[in-house]
Amino acid sequence: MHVYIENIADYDGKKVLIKGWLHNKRSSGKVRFLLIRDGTGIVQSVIAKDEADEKIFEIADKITQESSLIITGMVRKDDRAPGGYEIIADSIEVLQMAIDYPISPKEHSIDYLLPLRHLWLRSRKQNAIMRIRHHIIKALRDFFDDQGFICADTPILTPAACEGTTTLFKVDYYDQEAYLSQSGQLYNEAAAAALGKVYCFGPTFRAEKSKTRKHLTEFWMLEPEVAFIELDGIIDLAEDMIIYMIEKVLSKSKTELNTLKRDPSKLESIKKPFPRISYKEAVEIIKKKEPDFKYGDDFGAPHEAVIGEHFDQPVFIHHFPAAIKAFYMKRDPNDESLALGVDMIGPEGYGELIGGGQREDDHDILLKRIKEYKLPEEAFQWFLDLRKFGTCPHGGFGLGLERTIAWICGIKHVRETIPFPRMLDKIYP
RNA sequence: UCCUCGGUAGCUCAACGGUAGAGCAUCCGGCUGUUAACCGGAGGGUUGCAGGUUCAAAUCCUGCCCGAGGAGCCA
Repeated sequence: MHVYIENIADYDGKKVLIKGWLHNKRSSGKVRFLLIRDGTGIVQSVIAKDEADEKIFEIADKITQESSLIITGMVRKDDRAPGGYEIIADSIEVLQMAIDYPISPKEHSIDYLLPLRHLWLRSRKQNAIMRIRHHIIKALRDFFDDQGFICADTPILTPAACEGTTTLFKVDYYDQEAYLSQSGQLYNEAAAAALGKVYCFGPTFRAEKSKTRKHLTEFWMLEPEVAFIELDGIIDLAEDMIIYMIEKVLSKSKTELNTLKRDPSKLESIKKPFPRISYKEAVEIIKKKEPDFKYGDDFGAPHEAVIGEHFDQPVFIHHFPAAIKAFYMKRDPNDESLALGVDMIGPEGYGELIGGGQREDDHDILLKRIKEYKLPEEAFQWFLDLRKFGTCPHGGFGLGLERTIAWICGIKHVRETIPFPRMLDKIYP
């Protein structure tokens, strides 16, 4: 009976069939230990010369790392086995013998591993990260679905810049210029006015010349958008979402966090309510460590780190100077120079994980902003329509998936949080 | 685009002006409970590229190429 390794404990004393690959091999005299992985886990198989068929012992002796195989045998509980269970093999079929697998069970440089990403994914650590990625995605979707949000995905091919500021990837759309989406937000606003509460969750593209551990040129963003909501409600939503997601990861991914040597107490200590400070308060905290920082400057990575360390919790920063925020942000009715935007800075130096806020809902003011920011008015006609036909206070945010995964997993670089990272000048494999 | 660091065996690194070395991987041999197993042996090199200094360059100098980390921008 074909059994997945993650369920092996249910078959103690029974005969099973495992399909997988050879992860590693050890031997001692007349005993061979095969470590077999099938994607769900790793189990040790034991072949002793006296007990096993001569042919099987020969195969166990010759089989190489990452060869594909089918093995049958009795499951036995044994404390000496990694994972607590092992298989006494009585047959081994090698589907294909792998020759010179390039990733040995030793340390390798990132230089070497990145071009081998298609094979690197097989490693224990990468496997754990991908499993956690899956559970994070599922938790985020469940959170919104359970509250009646509708997933209304937005286009990836778009006619113009959403924000007009960041660099876009240009593509040839028949004979027109088109761009890969850098945010679904504008379309989300239309969808929210149709469906009330929506989100989109898909890849997004930024052709920035960014070369840091926090940047990918193709990354996944979850963007909820809600009609009839104001800034405080948006922050509440983001806060509840993060708490829900962390609880799910802690309950579903203990093994994987352990594989990654991620201390779960770092996540268990994340508790509601997260600090909520204004940009002005944030500036005062930053100035204590970086006296050169001036009110009106946008935060750089070191400034985000100062805020993150100061609180040791995710922090919401709101009421930014409007000058450093996007054209569609609603201004504070009490102070025209401030925008009702909010960013969430992650702890442990993971930087900005969430950016969002309340949108401008007045037609004439939005039109004025489009002109001020020198954006092509025609392209935004449909966006202005949303303010002409039943406008309402609304808003939402975008969550950077890979940065969130990096934080949860406690790994430094976002390139390991997506199966096939796309980075500056890097598009292979 | 800028700043910093790096490029030596298949991989990870050492040698820092005087015969280019180790661990792992591979191959051969040994060991009946291994835990990145261990022990013995073997093969494996245009020291990123091009110039220069020197009796002698992996090592010093110049230029170039490639990579990593960071900055700006952002999620």
